[in-house]
Amino acid sequence: MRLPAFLADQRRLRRVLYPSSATLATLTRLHALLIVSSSNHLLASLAAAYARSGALDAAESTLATSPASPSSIAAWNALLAAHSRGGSHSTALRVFRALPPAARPDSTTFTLALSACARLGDLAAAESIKDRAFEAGYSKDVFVCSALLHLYSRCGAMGDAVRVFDGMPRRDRVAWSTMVAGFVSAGRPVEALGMFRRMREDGLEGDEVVMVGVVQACAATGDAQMGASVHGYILRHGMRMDVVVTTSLVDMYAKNGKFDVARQVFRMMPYRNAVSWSALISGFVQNGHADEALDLFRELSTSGLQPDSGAHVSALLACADMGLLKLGKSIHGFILRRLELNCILGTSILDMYSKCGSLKSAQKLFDRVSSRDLVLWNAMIACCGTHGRGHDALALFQELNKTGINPDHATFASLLSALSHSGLVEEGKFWFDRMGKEFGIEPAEKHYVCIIDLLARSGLVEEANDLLASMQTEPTIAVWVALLSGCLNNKKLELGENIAEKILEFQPEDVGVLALVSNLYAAAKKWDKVREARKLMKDSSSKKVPGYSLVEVRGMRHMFVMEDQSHPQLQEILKIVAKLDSEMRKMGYVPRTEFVYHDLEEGVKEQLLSYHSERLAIAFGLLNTSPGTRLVIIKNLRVCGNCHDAIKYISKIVDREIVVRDAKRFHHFKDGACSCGDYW
DNA sequence: GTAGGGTTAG
Repeated sequence: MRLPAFLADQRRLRRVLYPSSATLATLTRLHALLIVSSSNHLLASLAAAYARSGALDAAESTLATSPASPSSIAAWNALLAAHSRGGSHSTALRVFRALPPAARPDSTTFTLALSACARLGDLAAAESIKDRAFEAGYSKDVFVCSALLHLYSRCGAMGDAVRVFDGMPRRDRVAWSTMVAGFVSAGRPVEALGMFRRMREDGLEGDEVVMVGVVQACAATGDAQMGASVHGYILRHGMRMDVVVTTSLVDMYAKNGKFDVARQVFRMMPYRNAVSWSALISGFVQNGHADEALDLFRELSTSGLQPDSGAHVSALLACADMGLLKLGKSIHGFILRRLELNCILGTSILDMYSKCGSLKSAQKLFDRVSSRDLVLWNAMIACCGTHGRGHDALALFQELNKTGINPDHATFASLLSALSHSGLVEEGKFWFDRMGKEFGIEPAEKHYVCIIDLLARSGLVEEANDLLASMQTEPTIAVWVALLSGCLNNKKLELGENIAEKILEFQPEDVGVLALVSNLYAAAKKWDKVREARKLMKDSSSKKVPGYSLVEVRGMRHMFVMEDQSHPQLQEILKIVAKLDSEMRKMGYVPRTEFVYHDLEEGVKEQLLSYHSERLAIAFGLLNTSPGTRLVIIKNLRVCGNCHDAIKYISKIVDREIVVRDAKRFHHFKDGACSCGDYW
């Protein structure tokens, strides 16, 4: 059949098929005519027009039902591009795989397909596409190579990215910026900065996109000065200060602790969105300013902008930090009403419950999330571990293995730490052995710390020592400390003395570490060494972080510092402390004054112990909550052995559950016993 | 017609 006259008029037709002028109805009418006329070339153009106007199914079926023509690959490309614009990367890949053999993919096709793989993080799928692209002669194509760079960067294969990059005959700004961003996300910010330098030596200056990566690199190195000079570079080059560039600057300044500058840049933004707020909020949380972070979060909530998931994550982190269970709960409720519960939010909520001492709520949340990713599993395993549930952690780990998700280094760190806290030696040895052999994860420093701690504490000091000697990398102080405390507990004093020497070579300033060394020398009756260690403790204690305890009462946070006299209820608190003290003594409590590292009279030492911040916080909690209420105390340092004893007695006297989170883990005290079984 | 950018969880 002959084409209708207007269809033969190519100029007119092109106007119709051009995206802005064609309505879907026009395209559909045309479609009918073209089918009858069986003009494959025009059908392809029509399909492209369909794709551009969002009618992707129509585009695909048009292409699939008409024979391939020289122009059909452009139409297929338009369809692929439309899918990736819409974020449907797996559909894009499906379309790519379903290409009819006659439609020969070109540079654009491969670029789009590889880009889809990159977004999906699907290295395996990309590999065969790359082979086909290279066979078709596109191995030096700037676009194909850039897509490959992006792919490898996103999948953490920077070695491959570098190989492709080095093989490129010509590198444009996109290629450089992909490398900069790649090194940043691989956690190699110094190399990212090196890339930027090389780029400039190559004669190219940065644009807005490149600079975002460079600013991120400055944020990651913590080099505030470099960050400021990069900021200057951006201003000097007259770049557009769009919301992304400015947000990255806010983030960089906040991460580097330059809160005033971060605030200033933030306040001067002509337009900010939820991400800009989140950047500032998370900067505060990460630097230990949870209070300010929550203030900002409240300000965001009343600013008219809807806080997004990122802002909620930071707010939850702040709650977790300070043990604000009530606020955390209400944020959880808000998320359920207003946002979709994704894995990141779920993990943040779980972690908040865990850190606020509410193991049950954490478990409940974990059970409610239907599609769990590895991070969520890891968080739950870690939660069991810190709450002293080694067996539960192991059971979860085994359940995880049945899902087909592969555990990673963090999974094993949490698992081994859980097993170590619960003293599960056989299980610990078993899984430490398997992690490399069966799961291909080479044990790192943190894994060694757990397993050596576990072995040494369980009396297998020689075995722990052998394992330490077999380490591929130079052991850090943490490994030695784990071994030393095992030596002390199991009276392996000769070995312990050698290790104590080793530890002193690190010139530790941590009072806990020095106390351990001193106690070991005392056990070995090396009194001059004891004096030496005590002197180091005295010198370093001036630099020591002061210990404090937090307790939440009716949604309000209260902070106690040792010997703090400023609290309005101080007299009542001290009365309770004294009353408990005398009752405890009747039950057999003996203050362990060896935990006071000052030369004082015994009586003074005893009194000092009873004024430890956790004791004050507990007394305050008892004073202001009704019987039966659970008390959750958050301590920034580790609970001392004496307080641990004392709280066991207190939990029996007052018939309350008392939960203490210290710098390492949780202790659930009830009926005169602790969940850690005094094994910590 | 195609490639690169900000916050956030263990």
